[in-house]
Amino acid sequence: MSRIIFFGTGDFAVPSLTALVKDGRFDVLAVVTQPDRPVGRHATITPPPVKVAATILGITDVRQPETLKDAGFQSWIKSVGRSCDAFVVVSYGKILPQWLLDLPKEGVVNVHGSLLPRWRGPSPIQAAIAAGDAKSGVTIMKIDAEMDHGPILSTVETQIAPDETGSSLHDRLAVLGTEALPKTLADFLDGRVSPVEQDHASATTCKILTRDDGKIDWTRPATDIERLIRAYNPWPGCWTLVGGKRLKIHKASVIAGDDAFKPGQCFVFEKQPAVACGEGTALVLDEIQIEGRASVSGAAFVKGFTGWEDRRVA
RNA sequence: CGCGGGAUAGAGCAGUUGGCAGCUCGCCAGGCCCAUAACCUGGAGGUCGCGGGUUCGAGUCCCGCUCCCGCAA
Repeated sequence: MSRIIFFGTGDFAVPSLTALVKDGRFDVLAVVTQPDRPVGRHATITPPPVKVAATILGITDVRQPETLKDAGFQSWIKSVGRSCDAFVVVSYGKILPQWLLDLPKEGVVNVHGSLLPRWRGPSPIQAAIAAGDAKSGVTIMKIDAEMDHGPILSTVETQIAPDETGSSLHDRLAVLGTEALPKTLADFLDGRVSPVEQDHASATTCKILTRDDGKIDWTRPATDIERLIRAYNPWPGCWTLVGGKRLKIHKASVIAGDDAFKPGQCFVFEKQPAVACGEGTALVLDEIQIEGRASVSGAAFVKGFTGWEDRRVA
């Protein structure tokens, strides 16, 4: 059996870890994941999903170094790492330094949620939907010194559906990675697959997202805004300001607009709230949530929110 | 105990200095129309989140509790 150590933290990594453990060809010696963090409104200390999964899978050696520079962690990984065939990194959340990449015999393998070299960086799934890409997928690659830059071992493609959200694509890609990872890793370690250099000239990158990135610019065309709403659902979410309050927009539909309305102008379309966007387009708000209240349908929102018409959002 | 908003009819909301529980939509019955996600008439539907307290009287004021949510992390 090939000896590996798994580095991972988020939900995206859980199916991959599960697949490797259950495959039978790999001995997952240990799991390295982020420390338990405060989560939610009451800042409850919560273990990362990978730690929970590792426990369920019966992996007893789970390491959660605050920093990879931690002396105890370093001495452990340096002694065990050299006896490993490979490390596998999925949604770990830290950049691995070169000395660590050099430890295992065959290097470090990564699962990335895009068709590299398109969308290098920390938000590839959102980026693909927001850009209106026809397809996305998972790339399994060897990690090198630069971000998502290493040679490719295998790729799995999938079409992006017209109603695809960041959430749905995230979940689908996590499973796609699951199906490809054990075979690709085994083939690589057995020498049946060789890494292929990326086409660096056609690379695109995406950035780390914050809540502010979800603030809607109503001067953009409705098509772009609608994609952004799907891409950023559920994280970081799209929102706007109405009457000084934050209005989250979970789901919207593009309609033909009215040139008489300036971008940001609110109106009612077939009993649903709508907002004028750029280039004479408009957006019907299907599922929205005002600050402090639960999420409701647009039609329901308009019934209780007096004066939606004649307002402007910003 | 990080900051803040909320719980009122099936849905979404309003409710002023405490004084008969309201609005829009939906629902039921009837009417009108070539027609309607249109219009008209009538009707049903609430233990105002839960538990205490103040008061002649509490949706409203005070105390405690439960649940939902925005920000922050």
